[in-house]
Order: sequence, then C-alpha cells, then structure tokens
Amino acid sequence: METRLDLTSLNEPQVEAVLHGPGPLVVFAGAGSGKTRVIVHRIAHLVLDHGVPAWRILAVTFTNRAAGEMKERLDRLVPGAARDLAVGTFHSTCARLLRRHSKELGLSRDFAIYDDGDQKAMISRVLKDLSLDEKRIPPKMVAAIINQAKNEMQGPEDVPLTGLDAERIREVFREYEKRMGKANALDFGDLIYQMVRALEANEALRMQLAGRFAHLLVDEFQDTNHAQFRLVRALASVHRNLVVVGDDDQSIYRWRGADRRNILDFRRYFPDAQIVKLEQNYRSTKRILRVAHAVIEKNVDREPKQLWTDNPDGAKIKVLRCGSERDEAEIVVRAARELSSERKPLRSLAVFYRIHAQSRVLEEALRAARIAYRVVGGVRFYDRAEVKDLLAYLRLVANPEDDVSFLRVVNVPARGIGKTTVDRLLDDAATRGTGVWEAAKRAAHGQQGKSGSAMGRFVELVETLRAKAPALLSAAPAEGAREAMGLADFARLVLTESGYEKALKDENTAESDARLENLASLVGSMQEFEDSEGDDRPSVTSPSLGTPDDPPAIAPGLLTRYLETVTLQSEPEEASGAEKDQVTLMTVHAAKGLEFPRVIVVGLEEQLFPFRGVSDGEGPEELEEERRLAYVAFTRAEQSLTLTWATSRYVFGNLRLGTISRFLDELPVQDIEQRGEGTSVRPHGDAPYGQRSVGWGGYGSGGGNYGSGGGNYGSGGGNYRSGSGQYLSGGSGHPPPSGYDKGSLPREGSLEYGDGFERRSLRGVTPVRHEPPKEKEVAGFKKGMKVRHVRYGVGKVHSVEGGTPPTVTVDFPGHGTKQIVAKYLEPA
DNA sequence: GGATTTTTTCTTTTT
DNA sequence: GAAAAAATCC
Repeated sequence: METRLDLTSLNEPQVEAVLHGPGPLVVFAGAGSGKTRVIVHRIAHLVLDHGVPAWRILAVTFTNRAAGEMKERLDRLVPGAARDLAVGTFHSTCARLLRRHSKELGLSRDFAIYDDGDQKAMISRVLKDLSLDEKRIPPKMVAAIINQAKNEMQGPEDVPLTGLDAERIREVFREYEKRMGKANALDFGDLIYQMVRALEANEALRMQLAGRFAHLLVDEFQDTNHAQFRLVRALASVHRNLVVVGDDDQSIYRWRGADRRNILDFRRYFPDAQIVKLEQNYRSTKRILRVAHAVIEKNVDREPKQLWTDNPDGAKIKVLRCGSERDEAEIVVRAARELSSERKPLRSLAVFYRIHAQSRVLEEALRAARIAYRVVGGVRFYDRAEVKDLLAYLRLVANPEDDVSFLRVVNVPARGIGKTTVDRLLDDAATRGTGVWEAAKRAAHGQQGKSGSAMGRFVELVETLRAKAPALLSAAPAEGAREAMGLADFARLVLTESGYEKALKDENTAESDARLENLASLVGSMQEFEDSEGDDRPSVTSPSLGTPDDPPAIAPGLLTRYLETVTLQSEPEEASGAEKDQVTLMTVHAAKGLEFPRVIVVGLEEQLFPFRGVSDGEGPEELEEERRLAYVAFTRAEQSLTLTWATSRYVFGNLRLGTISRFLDELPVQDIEQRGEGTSVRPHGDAPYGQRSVGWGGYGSGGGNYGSGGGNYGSGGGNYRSGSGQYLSGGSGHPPPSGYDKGSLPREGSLEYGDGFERRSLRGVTPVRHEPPKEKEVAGFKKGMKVRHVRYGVGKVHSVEGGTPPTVTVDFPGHGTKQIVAKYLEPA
C-alpha cells in the first residue's frame, strides 16, 4: 500500500508485520531481529497512514525502560505522537485504569500499592494475629502462594492447596485480602487480577475500555502469565486488533508465572491470527549466533528456528577459566582497560551474572582500578531505610489507612511509642476489626486532649500534614495556579514536622550525613517529577488514561501519582542529561532487550549457571529455562563475547569449588578460544548435577562441586578461609597437607590473559587448619570497630591488613571503602 | 522504652 | 559477608 511512512529500511517480514491489517497477529521475533523497530513502525503507520489517534493505541511492555524506549523512538519517527500514546507496563497500565475507575470498582482513588516488602510485612502481621508460627509457615512462602494464585486468577477460595497446612494458609490468604482491603492497598498481583476481574464481570466497563483501544500491541509476550493473557484478551475483545510480539526462546520468567504457551499456542485462542517470523539478526556476529544456538537447540520444548545474519564471522568467543571470582573480576578490569586503550567508550562493555551476589567482587575490582561502572538493579535506591521512611510518611498522608506505612513510621524517629504501645494498638485493631489508623485515632481521643499522649501527637501530625496538602491530594485545579505547596516542598515539610530531619542531624555521624544526602536526592527527584508533570500540557492519556471526550473527573493528585510511579519502577529514572560513560553490570534477567558491543558473562559454573537453588528440585523445565537465560545473555553481544568460570568461589562466605558449566562444554570448538590452564572439555553427556568434575590437571578427582555429594550450591560448610590478604606466592604444586575435612584443592589458578603473557598464581586459596581463625588485631584496631578519620569522619573497620606500616581497611559511609594507615585513625 | 550487641538467615531471577 | 532478627543491656 501507499504509505507516508518510510519503510525502505525494513526487511520483508518486518514490513509484513508493520502493514498487517485488522485482526490478530503474532510476531515471533528472534534476538536482535528488530522487534522494537517493528512495533514502533507499526504504531507510526497506524497514526500516519490510517489516521488512528494515538490515544486509541495501547502498547504494553514489561519494564518501564522498554516503555520509555518505545515512546522515545516513536517520537523520533512521528514527532508529537508519543505524548498521547497509551504506553506502559502491565502494572502501571492497570494501576492507572483502576484509579480512573476506582469509584465504579469500589476502590479508594488513592489506594496504596504494596511492593514485596510491604506485602511481606502485611503477611507477617496476619500470621502473628492468627497465632501461626512464622517458622512453620514462612511469610515468604505465603507470599509466593498468594502471588502465584493471583497470576492464575485464583482467590483464597479457589486456589488449590495441598498439604498439612493447606487450610491454615488459605485462612492467611483470606485474612490478608481482608486487611489489604481495609488498608486501601493493592499488591502487584492485585493490579492485574483486580483489573481482569473488573473487566470480565462488568460488561459496560469492558465495552468502554475495549472500545476505546482500537489497537493493542504487546511486547515480550512470551513472558506473560495467565492473568496478563486474560487482560489482553479482554482489552482486545471489541476490535480484535491485537499484535503480540515475542520469542519463546527468551522466556525467562517462568518462576513469576510466565507461560510460554501464551505465545506458542496463540492460535488456539485466536485461530485467525496471522504469523510472522523475524529470523534475520542485525546485532551479532555469526560466531556469537552459533554459540548461542548451540545452547538453546538442546531444548526440547521450543519452536524450532534458527537465526541467521549477514554480519561477519567475527572474533572467536573467549572461554576463560579462572582460579577464583577475583580473577574473573580481573578479566573484567582488563577488558575495560583494553577499551580505553582502543579509545572506545566504557559503555560498550557489559558484564552479566546469574545472581546479584556476584556483583560485589566485580565492583570492588573496578573501584580499585578506578574504572567507572554502574550496577543495574541489586540494592535498590528505594529500598534504603531513610528513603522508605520518607515515602511511608507520604503514603500515610495520601492514605492514612495504609497500615504497613503507619507501622513503619509511627515511632521513627523515636517518639515514645514503643513495642508495648504498638502491640496494644494492634490488639485493639484486631479485636474490633478495624484498621490501625482507626485504632490510633481511638487511642488518641481516649486521652484527655489529643496531645496528651505520644500517640495523640502522632495522629495530629498526620492530620496536620494532610490538611496542608489538599492540592497534592486531589487533581490540581485546572487554572494551574501554583498557589499551594509543591510535592518537594511538602516532602521537606514532612521531614521537619516529623522530626526526622532533626533526629538525623543530631546523630551527626558520617552515616547520618549520607542518609541526609539520600533524602536530599529523593526530594530532588520529586522536584523533577513535579516539573516534568507540570510542563507538558496535561496529556489525555498520561497519567490518568482519559480520553478527549471523557476527561478524568477524579484524577488522582500529584502525590498519589508520584507514589505510584516510584513503587512501580525499581530504579530512579536516569538523571536526564548526558549518559555517563561507564561499564554496565547486571543480571542476565536485567539484560534482556539490551545490546552491547562487548559482553562478558561471568560465573559459568555448574550449580551457578545453570543455577540450582537449595530447595527447588531440578527438573527439565528448570534447566530449559537456564538455557534460555544463557541464550539471552549470549545474544546481547554485538562483536565480542567472553565467557568465564572459576574453579573456586566464595558462596555465603565459604569457599566452594566449581566445575565448568555444561553450557561451555556444548559450544562448537571451532568458534571458541579457551584460555586458562587445565580447562578440559568433557565428553558430552547427561551426568546429573553435582556429579561432574573437571580435570584440573592437578589432584586426582578434583573433589569439588558446590556442596559435595550432589549437594546444593550453598549447603555444607567448608573449612577454608581466604586469610585476609594472604595469597600464595608462586604456584608451586605441592599437594595440600592432609587434615582438611573435605576434598582437595585445585592448583592455584594460573591464567593467561590473551596477551600471550602468562601470569602465575593470581590467587591461591590459603587453607586454614581446624582451629577457628583468630580475630586479627592491628595497632589496636579490629574488624567491626568504629573509627574516626580527619577527612572521612566515622567509619567501620572492614578488615585489618597488618603489614608495615600497619594498615586498616575502613568503610566510610558516603566515601566508600578506604585503606588507611593505622596511625591516622583513632577509635570512635 | 530504646539502644546495642549477638545470632541467624540468606540468594536466584522482578513488576 | 551483609542484612535482618533476636537477645541483651542501659
């Protein structure tokens, strides 16, 4: 057809997907096949060539990042169109729709959204109130059951439960739901679950919403769960213009309820669906694709397909055997230095690991080498205590029924409302069946004069704050007069009125300073949010999902919108401005959808990658998902891919010996280049986990799996220790003395770096005899002590190094970890 | 009631 | 080895 949109840059199947007419379409889009490009072009096509108003197009993604990227790219293609486009994650889209229709649905407009931590706190309280033992019924397990149930669209009455405690757990679920209702709170699962229930039960609402969205596009469809599928089905029920895009090989969220059947069997639900397959890869070299394919093709349960590319063969994939995780870190440091020497930006390098815990060592090494890096995910900014405290205050102001937030801050800073008082309050709330806020008000009024009691003063504080922020609590007046207090100003007020700021200032330690700094940056981010929301004309879709003829009558206030935004995004928005040039560290999960010229994947050992947890029985499904993860990791790389594994590694603080990942063994030999002495390529086979070993060329059987005896990664207790800073010099091969309680040791890893120069003995492991290691003391300092430094203030001793002159490693909050010569420190 | 020290648990992966 | 939970001290 004639299009105003330029399609010359697209290949044939891409064009087919972009121009697809009415009705359902499923696009199988392999890694690097231009998936986002297709989605964005299709939206542009609908707007430009069919005149569909952008607000009638809904695009759903899994992450805020993907949503943002989509908007940005669309804006480049069709300037102005992105603003009105309804694009968001499943969760944010549902949250907005639920708020917009809160009245009809019997919800409070300012309902709170509980993240995992809040949810766990709520479950713990329910367990306590039902006098159930948290040891016997762990809150975490209950949370998993509740979340899974909601993913499957099941409530407490219809969730199938078996086992001794089935009915007890059901009761907890029931009570949890009740409390959530009282608290005006929804958890992540609820956002989808409640929206689907509303749509399926309420014909008028379904017609209204499904009628509004003339086109629906869903990204990463392979990772949708049942509830999300039902949501999509309901929203597409009127126009049936549904395009889903995904790749079953990249489905990595099975543990979160993702069901690949949703994409694989798409035609069972939509028999008339067209299928388009995108198999040309534009991202990676031929070698990278071959290596990735070698891992994924072993999966039985997959749609057979193979990516191809016109790109060159490229360099061989490096497979490096390291002696320890520190050696792995050293590889990363060298790769970063190599970049600099080639005058390439640091941001072209990314390092992926299976679990977050692996990032620490990498960070230490990069910091020591003064290489800029950023860690995606992990310890999140919004998880810091002071940040959560301030947000809890704000949440309480927006929604005083929010029990979890109430209990979090009722005595922070200490204001004389201790455990006894709180317990009495909770008892009262439980016996009368009210929320905690009601109970607190009762307690306050019971006193002569509100300020007669500490509780009374707290209730008064919250009410006063609420009274001061009417403009934040309801939609801003149309006149837009900025007469009232802004969000950031209000947050500052909360900090002073609550005494929070004063308490931190009085503390006057390096740590409290750091906390104050964090709060300042949080308040700064509020200012930014405020400005960005105020600057654009209020768009019809964002953030309230209204339509031009049907403007939201009860749009939530700025405060509620802000809280929603921070709860549904795991990390603060990247500060606007030039992107910094730094190496990126992240989990493989976080890497999905991204690409980097150079990629290093660390920790390719059995039990770690493929991962095997302590409790889960390991079935073929789990292994297949690990393969998909590896596939995702490898296919992020454009030009260079390096895979490392370590023969020894600290897990939980004790040493584990590792064996090479089966994934590495399966790679085509002609495409890889192995370094590191003694790496052997074992014959392929299906030896069970924990039964594999690799010849070190050293001591016989090699002895080491993570946790011996088919054990688990993280079980058992070795008796090894990495003496503080004691490294073996010279990699002499004398066997370890007898008398260790387990296994034998690998020879010190000697390692070749690819520059032809072999370095020996990077780091041996110094075994220690049975007697427990003595706490070392240097110049009167020992681990854990608080010390003061003229320049950095007060810090905690991380470890003592000894030596001449005696040196101590100290952690200074706000300044990082420093090595300081002992005489410049004094005990604090 | 609140602060400090000791003990325990934890680790997949995230909206 | 860190963070949370629990126990102990003031």
